[in-house]
Amino acid sequence: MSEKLTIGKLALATGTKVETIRYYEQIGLLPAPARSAGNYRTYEGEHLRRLSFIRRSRDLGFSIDQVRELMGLADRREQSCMAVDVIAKQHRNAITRKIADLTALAAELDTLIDSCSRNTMADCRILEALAPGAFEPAA
Amino acid sequence: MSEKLTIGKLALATGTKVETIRYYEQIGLLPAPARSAGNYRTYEGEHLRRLSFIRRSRDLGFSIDQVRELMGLADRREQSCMAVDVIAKQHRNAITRKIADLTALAAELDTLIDSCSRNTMADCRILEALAPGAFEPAA
DNA sequence: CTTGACCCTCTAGCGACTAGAGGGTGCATA
DNA sequence: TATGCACCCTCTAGTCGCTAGAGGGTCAAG
Repeated sequence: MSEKLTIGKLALATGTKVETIRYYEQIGLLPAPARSAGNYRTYEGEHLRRLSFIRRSRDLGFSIDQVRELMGLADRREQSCMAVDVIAKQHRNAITRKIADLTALAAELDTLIDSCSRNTMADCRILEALAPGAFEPAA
Repeated sequence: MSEKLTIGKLALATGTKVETIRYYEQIGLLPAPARSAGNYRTYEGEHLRRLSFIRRSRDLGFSIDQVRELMGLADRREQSCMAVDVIAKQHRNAITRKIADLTALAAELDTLIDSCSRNTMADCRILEALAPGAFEPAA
């Protein structure tokens, strides 16, 4: 088992960019690791586990603040995980809303696009639809 | 017909914030209007039309750059509006992709949430699922 | 003449990175 | 041993589309 990792190895192992790892350290999401003689960051297995958790949570769309909360909760081993459930459900609801918004948008755009007769700008239905009250060109 | 508008009136008429209008001017999206004796911006009907166009496009999710392109195209009255169609369809496709991504995400989250037995953190399925390889707490 | 709503410019902040300048380190190879 | 190259370091600024605030000036009503 390789326990010590450079930032590049950690990046490779977790599919994160080096700059992003440094950024997570800067905002206090990932604890600062020990440094080598040449001032290189030296990561341990624990960092790998934490960063993997962060990556997976971010991939699932949780915000940085939510990830922070989730990690804080995870460290309280004996407490109820209801709070975790709450965060996950809030996030799920936010996504449901976003899908609804985008679906409505898509429908509006479809109406717009269907109306295009592919003639000149002057009688373009798309541009007309975008102008709520007869758009006049400059000059 | 009221032809002259202060920035506040224009904001009210278009449902845009005053700061946003100034921002649009700054980035060259909305042309800078004439100034009054007291250095107030003085908008005309043309500004109202352009800003309405911008608002509507933005509400439909077009990026600032896309709006810029659309407005540029709209001013070429005699040319084909095929280019407009292309932009609209690109945008429509981007939204389709976003909806697909979010739907996949929602499904993953649902699996996660269903697995929660609402016990302690130590055996929380959500946290387990987030840790791709047994998450160990700090300390 | 004062109050208060409006307007002005300029700057910094949001979230979550990303990119670049300008340098130092570490290791393999000629 | 020199050199080349990949990797690492810090610091700063940029991305997108606004939003918010400081610190002022203008204008119309009472």
